[in-house]
Amino acid sequence: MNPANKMEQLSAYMSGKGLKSTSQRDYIADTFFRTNTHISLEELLGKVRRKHKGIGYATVYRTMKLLSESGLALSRQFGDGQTRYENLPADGHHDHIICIKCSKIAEFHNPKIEALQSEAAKKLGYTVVNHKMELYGYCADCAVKDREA
Amino acid sequence: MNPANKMEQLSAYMSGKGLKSTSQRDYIADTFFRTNTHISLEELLGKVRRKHKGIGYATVYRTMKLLSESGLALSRQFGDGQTRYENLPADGHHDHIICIKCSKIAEFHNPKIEALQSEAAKKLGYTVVNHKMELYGYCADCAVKDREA
DNA sequence: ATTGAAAATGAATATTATTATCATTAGAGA
DNA sequence: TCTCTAATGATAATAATATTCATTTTCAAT
Ligand SMILES: [Mn+2]
Ligand SMILES: [Mn+2]
Ligand SMILES: [Zn+2]
Ligand SMILES: [Zn+2]
Repeated sequence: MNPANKMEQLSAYMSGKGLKSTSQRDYIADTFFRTNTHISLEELLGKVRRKHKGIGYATVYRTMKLLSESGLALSRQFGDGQTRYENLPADGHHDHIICIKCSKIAEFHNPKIEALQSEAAKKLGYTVVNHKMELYGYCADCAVKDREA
Repeated sequence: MNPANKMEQLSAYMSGKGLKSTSQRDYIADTFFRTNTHISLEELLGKVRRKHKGIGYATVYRTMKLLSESGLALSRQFGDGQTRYENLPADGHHDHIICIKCSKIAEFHNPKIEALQSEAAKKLGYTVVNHKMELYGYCADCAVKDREA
């Protein structure tokens, strides 16, 4: 789904809720839809202010919360104390592996793991609705540097 | 390992670092060692103040940080904004499944999943050092209530 | 095009968990 | 017992996020 489609989706979601479209909201959403990183609120605010310097902190917070609720953005917590957002992946959900030295993030998806998760949950009487799985370790670059040091 | 053993371990760790034993610290640690839940700082402070009402917030924070560093406590973040601590499980590490209705927590360990995690990471050039895996869903009780409603 | 109710904005303030500061107290080796 | 150093607890500081509120903007109805 391209940014324009997403703007339409958002528009539909908003009119369904009686929300109004504004230039700030549109610009923040569009800017976000064009990112392909795990962006923090602060980074997004910076990006957005390059063009619209009047935009406030609160509006970025509010807009990303809205995108999150509407299912057009995913919020992620990687343990550095800041919430990050990413666009919905085209190929379904994925999990993350994060380098504990340089913070580089790689993504993966493993249906076998998820089947085993459901199975483990079932044994305990639970039904899984969603999950959070993050691996922490060294990326290839940082592992090399470690060996050299 | 029982509470008394843990107190010894802690004592050893502290003397190794030139730290002093105090009645507050000892009581907080001992109280924690006797819990078998995922306890928040606030809950622990409450417990501890039942006997020693003078104990300050900061001392509980500092003590739990110390236990965490010494490897005698595990800190957990389950997404409710509060850090929780649990005792080291006797049978190695485990992951969690949390009911999104009543917050009940179950624990599980699945070596097969962890092997697959390492494998997935390896494909991306990463080496896994640790991981965080939480499943969210409905416990048996809450699933039943849902069906009845 | 005008109007008016409802929603959005941005600045400022509040909240919440956690950490740091600092004057005072207490532990423990000499 | 002295004395040095760490620990304590009250309080203030931080940092991310949420809320408040006066003002502005949107948009459906006129
Ligand atoms: Mn991602
Ligand atoms: Mn546990
Ligand atoms: Zn790296
Ligand atoms: Zn439940």
